[in-house]
Amino acid sequence: MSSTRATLIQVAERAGVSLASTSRALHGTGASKSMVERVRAAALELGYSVDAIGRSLRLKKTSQIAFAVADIGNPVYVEIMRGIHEVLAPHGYRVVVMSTGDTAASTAELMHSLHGGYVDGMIVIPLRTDDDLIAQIGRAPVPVVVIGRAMSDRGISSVSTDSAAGIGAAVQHVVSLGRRRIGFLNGPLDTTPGSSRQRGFDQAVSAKDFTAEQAGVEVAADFTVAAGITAARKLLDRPHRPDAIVAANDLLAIGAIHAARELGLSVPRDVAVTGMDDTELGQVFLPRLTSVSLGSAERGRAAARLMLGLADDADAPAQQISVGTELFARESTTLENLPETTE
Amino acid sequence: MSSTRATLIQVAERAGVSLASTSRALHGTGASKSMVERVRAAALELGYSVDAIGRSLRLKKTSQIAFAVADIGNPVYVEIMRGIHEVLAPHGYRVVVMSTGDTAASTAELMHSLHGGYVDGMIVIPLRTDDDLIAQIGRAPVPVVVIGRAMSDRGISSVSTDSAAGIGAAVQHVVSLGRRRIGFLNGPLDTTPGSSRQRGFDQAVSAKDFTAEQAGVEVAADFTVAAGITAARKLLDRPHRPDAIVAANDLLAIGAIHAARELGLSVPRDVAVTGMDDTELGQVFLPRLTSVSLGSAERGRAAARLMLGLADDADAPAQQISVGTELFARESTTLENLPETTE
DNA sequence: GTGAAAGCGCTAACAC
DNA sequence: GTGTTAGCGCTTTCAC
Repeated sequence: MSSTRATLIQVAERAGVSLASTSRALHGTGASKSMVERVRAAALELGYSVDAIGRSLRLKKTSQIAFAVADIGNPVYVEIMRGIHEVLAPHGYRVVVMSTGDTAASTAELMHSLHGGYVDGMIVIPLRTDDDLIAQIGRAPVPVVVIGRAMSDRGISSVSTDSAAGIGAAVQHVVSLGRRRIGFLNGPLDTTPGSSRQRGFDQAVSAKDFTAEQAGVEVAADFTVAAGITAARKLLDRPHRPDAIVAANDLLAIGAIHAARELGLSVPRDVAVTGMDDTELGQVFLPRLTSVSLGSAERGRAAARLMLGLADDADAPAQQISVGTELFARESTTLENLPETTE
Repeated sequence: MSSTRATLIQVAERAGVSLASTSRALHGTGASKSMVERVRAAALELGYSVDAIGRSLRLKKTSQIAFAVADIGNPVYVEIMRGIHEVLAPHGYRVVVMSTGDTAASTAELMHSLHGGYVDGMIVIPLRTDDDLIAQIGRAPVPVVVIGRAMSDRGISSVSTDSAAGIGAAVQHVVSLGRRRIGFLNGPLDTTPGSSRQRGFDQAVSAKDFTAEQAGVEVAADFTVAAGITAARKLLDRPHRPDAIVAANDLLAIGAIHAARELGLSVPRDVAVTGMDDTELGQVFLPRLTSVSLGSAERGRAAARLMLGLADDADAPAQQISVGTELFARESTTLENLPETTE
């Protein structure tokens, strides 16, 4: 462990050839067959591996991409990261995980750290955005891809999804199941997901073909199970109790199910609950959670592909990819497949 | 974005002083007050940030630590990562996430990549270990801390926990609750967690004060919910069905609950189920999962602290930290707090 | 096809 | 306290 690693120069000396030839031979660029053999042998003897830092300094390329989210604890981020990994790893990129914090200012600060030059680009999911952050992203010294909100009009490559429409689909789903009083459990309105999902709900309940009743909106303190429980209690405590709760993400939906259970309500019998993100967590939860997929892994892959494009040509015009949504109906809204058990 | 970043030389020229003084002034090491002022001003005007790569090359220090696990999808790894972050970030380290793959060979290969020199150390949780991997770790060019199994006798710093005792605690817990037929749902026996937990179960059921009955062991294909469901079905299909299932981790325990439900069994009434790792997932699951905590976040923090020590002195003797276990009794084994609901 | 040499951005001797 | 210079490990002109 304390043995020093061999350098190119040592390999060159060992092989009895020049430094330049050694580099070329190891790269396979314009070196004779015998040269390649000699150098390879020397490198092998010395256990040589190219030094990533020296290489980076020379090439001005680190082969690292940062992935920044507010909180890696949210399973949806983990799934997005898997998608990113999947695309980036085969291209030799490593992924550095960073935390944005949950304000636009702390995210902007993180963008600023990109000036350190330790990554070739950043894929970021800002929870909150403001003009300063957008400006900061525009000025970033490396390519940045934003996941969450369309920003190509601001010159920023981004991957978005129509979560508003997704909420609409969830509303429509529970209404089609015969639910009449639809409550909405959202996260903070000043966040990117919170605002768009609110818009989605407002549009859904004011559509002409919406035949049910808007039965209240509660805004949780953040997008977590704990906050969801607290907010859902209020939603369910109303005199005119909802018989369906559309939640802004899976974590809040699970909170809603907890709250319902505390009140002795059965899900989905008394209250149907839908989530969003279609995380693995929701899929294995009991009751299995009906959820609107926003294509997490696919968003990660799409962002990674945009990044690869930008890595090729940083001045390419900003692109935008939109990933479709899909509702997966499961036990938290439908009684089918719910085995008879008395607890 | 395409504007080139300012270098130290440019700052030096702008300030009209030497390169060395500029570096010193920015570092605050032995520079006059007026010098510091001039240089700071110049740096600010040019929007200078120190280049991480140049600095790394010179200092032979990347300020990056790799964290390698088989699958970031497992919530327990995410919690460990949070612990690592928490300790390392204040010291200016970034965390690079890597995947070990699930074999000892693929993990050894990853160790080999450390020769690239892009990180100052690695914290790794090998799923499977063999002599070659251990040798590889011993030969690694940077400090390595292993989480999962005591290895200080092999000269490797490690963070371990007594998961065997943890399984014992789980067995004892369900027995004390009056369960008579205890089944064990394990993951692959050739993995580090699988083997130690098997040992824990074997010891527990052969202890003289074990008054219940060993009601079968099933080994799932891996430590996932899906594999847990499949294996738990077999466990519950036996003529002499267990009235308690001790699972090797939370994911398997959740699989067991799914399997029980499929068979129309109530948890915990008909079958009590315990997990291990005490993940957030288990805590929010319904029924809330009884689980043995192996101090995930603390293991991450401990590993990070060991790493900081090794970063200071790579030749310090290998240390070993053991983190305690603690059983959290919740609804999957106890009927208390289980609201009356008829589903 | 091969070698010599420059230089990426930085810090730390070393002189003064 | 300040300046000059070497050199970390690498790739790539540029000559030959």
